[in-house]
Parts: sequence; C-alpha cells; structure tokens
Amino acid sequence: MRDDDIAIIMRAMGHPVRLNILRILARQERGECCCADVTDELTLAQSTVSQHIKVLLDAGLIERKPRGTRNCYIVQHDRLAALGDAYAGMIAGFSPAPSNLEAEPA
Amino acid sequence: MRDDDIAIIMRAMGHPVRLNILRILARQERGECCCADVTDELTLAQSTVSQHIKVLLDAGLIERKPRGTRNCYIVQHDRLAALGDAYAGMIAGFSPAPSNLEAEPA
DNA sequence: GTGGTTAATCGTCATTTGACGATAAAATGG
DNA sequence: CCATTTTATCGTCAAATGACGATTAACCAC
Repeated sequence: MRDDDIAIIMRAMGHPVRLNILRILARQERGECCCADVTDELTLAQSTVSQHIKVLLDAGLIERKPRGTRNCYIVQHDRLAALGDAYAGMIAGFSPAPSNLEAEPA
Repeated sequence: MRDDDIAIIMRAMGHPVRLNILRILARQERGECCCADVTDELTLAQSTVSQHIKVLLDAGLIERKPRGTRNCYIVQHDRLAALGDAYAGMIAGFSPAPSNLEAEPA
C-alpha cells in the first residue's frame, strides 16, 4: 500500500463524524443495513451526512448497496484491516536499530 | 483514546508529505537527529516543511528538541503505537457478531 | 401517472489547508 | 557586535473542506 493510499484513508478517517458514521454502519450491519438512519443519529443535515458518506466511499472504506428506494452502506472490513497492516508495517519500519546496526552489536 | 484524538492524529498523518517527514525523521534518528535535512530531501520550501512539522508537533507525533542553532525532531513512537492500538481496538469493535448473536448460535 | 420517500447533487458560504516568499528570532562564529 | 545559519512565523493566495438549504433523481405504492 502506497503512502498516497494510506494518506487518503487516514484523511477520510480523520474526522470524528466519519469515525462515528463508520461505527454506526458497523453496528447496524447485523441483519439490516442502513442509510438515513445515520442522519438522525447525528445532528447534521442530510446533505452533510451524504457528503461524509461520499468521502468514506471514495476512500473505499464503505460500499454502496442500493436497496429499493434507499441506499445501504457496508463497511469494508478488508480495507480497514489492510490499513491496519500497512500502518503496523510502517511504524515497525520506524523503529530504531536500522540496517547497519542490528547485525553486529559487538 | 477518544474519537477526537484518533481523528486528530489520522488527519495529521493523512498527507503523503507528512508521512514522508515521519519516515525521514525516523531514519535519521539513529545517531543524529535532524531538521533542515528534511527540507532538502523534499522539493518544498522551508516554510512549507516547517508548517507540516508543526502539524505533526500539534498531533503529538514528534517532539522538538532544540540543539544549538537548529531544531531536531524526534518521532514519538509511543504515540504511533497508541494509535495502532486504538485503531485495532476500534476495528475489532466493528466486526460482525455483536451482543445478541455471539452468545447462542443455536 | 401522481404523490411520497430517500438520497445524491448543486450552489453558496465561511473556514481551513497547502503552498509560497518575506520577515523576524535565536544561537554560533568570527 | 556583526554576519551567518537555521527555523519559526507572518501575509498572501488558490484550492479544499465542512456545513447548509434547495433541487433533482430514482424508486415504490397507489
């Protein structure tokens, strides 16, 4: 995963409302999905929620599933996990003891 | 770690240049720290780099250490790890099988 | 087809971001 | 003390963000 991709996902998650939306979607996922249910859990206008959802969509963190007259969104756990892996790998590379020191401590 | 904190850190890391700066700082950390070395590794103005550094500072991802006439910055591995933990915990809570389903699969 | 519901899109607006050059501020070397 | 180096800060500017209301589009149910 490139830096650009990590940055895009991080940026998408870098807003408390969007973290909240992810949480709400994940919670509703058992059984029924949701869409405007998100809107009245938040004290925000419908268009604002739709914008936030679009950001999450563009980052690949959720997926749209049209269901009749409403749109449901599914959290993409794969992508969340992928970011977790990429992040873990990155900060592992950040740790001390790089190439020319970890070989011979003598 | 609250959603706001996670969002602040994610936002700070949600830019490829800042990811790069973190990487550069982490790399230089063995032996000597650095400051303007970052600037000429990137094709960006000094003031721009300083701004990005300030964002990382405010998010607690790096720490300033004045060393003579120059300022060195140290990656805060603790905070990076804390975000990793918070993130892992969060997406673990996102997983399916919530409270009323995981008990009795019968 | 008409009406109602849901949700995306549009237009607007204030604020923030990202970039830059220019300017100050602090420590070093002479 | 003066010049130099380093770096933070200031002012500016274009572009993006976050929020909103209003409008449009799509899909039922009559």
